[in-house]
Amino acid sequence: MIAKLQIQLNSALYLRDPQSSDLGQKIVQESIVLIDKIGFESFTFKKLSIHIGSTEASIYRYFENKHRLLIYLISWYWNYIEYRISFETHNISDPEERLKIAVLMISTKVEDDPSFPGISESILQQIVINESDKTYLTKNVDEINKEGVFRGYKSLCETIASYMIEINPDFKFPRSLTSTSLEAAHQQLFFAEHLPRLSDVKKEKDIYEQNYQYLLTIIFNSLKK
Amino acid sequence: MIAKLQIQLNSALYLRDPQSSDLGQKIVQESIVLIDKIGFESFTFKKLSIHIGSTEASIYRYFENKHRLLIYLISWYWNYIEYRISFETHNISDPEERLKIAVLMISTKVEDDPSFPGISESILQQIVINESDKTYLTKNVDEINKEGVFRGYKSLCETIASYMIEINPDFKFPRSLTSTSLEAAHQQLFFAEHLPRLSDVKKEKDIYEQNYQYLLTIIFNSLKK
DNA sequence: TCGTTATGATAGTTTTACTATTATATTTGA
DNA sequence: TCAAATATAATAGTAAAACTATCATAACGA
Repeated sequence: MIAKLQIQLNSALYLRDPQSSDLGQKIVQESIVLIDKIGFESFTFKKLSIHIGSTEASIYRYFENKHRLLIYLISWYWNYIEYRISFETHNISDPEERLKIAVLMISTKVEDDPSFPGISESILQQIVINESDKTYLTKNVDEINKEGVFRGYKSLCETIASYMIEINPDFKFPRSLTSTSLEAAHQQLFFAEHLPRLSDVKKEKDIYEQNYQYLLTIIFNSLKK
Repeated sequence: MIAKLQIQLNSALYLRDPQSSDLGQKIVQESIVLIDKIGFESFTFKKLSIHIGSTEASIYRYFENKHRLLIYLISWYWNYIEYRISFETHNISDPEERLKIAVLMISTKVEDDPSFPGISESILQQIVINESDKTYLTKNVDEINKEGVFRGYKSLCETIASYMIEINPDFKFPRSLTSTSLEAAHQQLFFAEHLPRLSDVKKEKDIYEQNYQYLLTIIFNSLKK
């Protein structure tokens, strides 16, 4: 039997918990599909409401605005990735091994996970690639940061950085290298697809394997004593 | 006497060349100020037209929309940085030295340059930090890329990657490491300011020097044979 | 000076990003 | 089981954003 799990998110992310009702779950599920399809800029609550057969006003009862919904989705994703890393690194004592697993989790393809029915992790990964930076690249970043909406991302960063510190306690930039790696992981996939001259990850071969090897290279070389 | 220079940009970036008229120059100069002040999302041609005492319709004669104007500004910046790198590395034969200079140019504070009057390079750097990713993180990236609007960024990437190849011809990821470094250079400054737990660059000390040291560390360690 | 071109003034359209109100359906708990 | 609370749907409305169109006038160049 597959365990029924739930990713618990900061309540500042929503007005009404979307996991608590049918409509809420539908909003989350279908917003993933629609944002991936038309892009975040063209995405509106009006379009989503038509898509799910509801109304704009109903969606506004769950999320303050579409930016908050995006933060919710991205936050869900990073929480999910952290859960997977903690699961896969369980009982592994060697920090290098743990770091390799984490790098694998952040750089390669994410498949839909039956433990979380309704939410498509694979489409969510595409949204992270294309839209995640828009969560924090906004004028009111300090204001919303105070509400704790970026806790998931920070926590993941902290976890991976802690492996680096275990490997080399003298390394001066564990958090920076982690955030750079997290960002590079989706950036390189984006560049490989759309701006290939900015990357050595080539579309012809297995882009995820190349992405993984690239990140391993820069991370483990940087950590060498 | 200070030379009068001009950054020549791809004509796909504008409808009418803003460098060719007073109004055009005003649009560019003041859009830098206004975008920095209120952020790209809140920035509109209406607001800019009031700010410069002109009309919305007049601005639309220079730029198709505000996204194109942003690409124009960011493009101008990268062309400027590449010009500076080529200037500063002139006559330096050691590729490691050249790479260090390039890293310095992309990671530290940019000061206003009297060779380009009217344009504030220092404010432009802030816009690059806060808004530059929005130039390509858009659904129509492939379409606009075909018009060559990202040529400046690609060219800079190519230049820096070529130094890496000179230093270590066996290194597998020179373009990826360059684009990662270019992105990290402004990302770390953003994180230091707004999301400090994602970075080891600390606001108390000289953030630009720390940023420079961080990039030197990951780049030169990655390039070691 | 005549014709071209740039700018300004004004008006109008569609869409977005909301807010408000009322009606109806559903749930819950006394 | 029935009343009360709550959720959702239906509808309407507003201000601003993102344009497009037209016409008058100013400036400029040959």
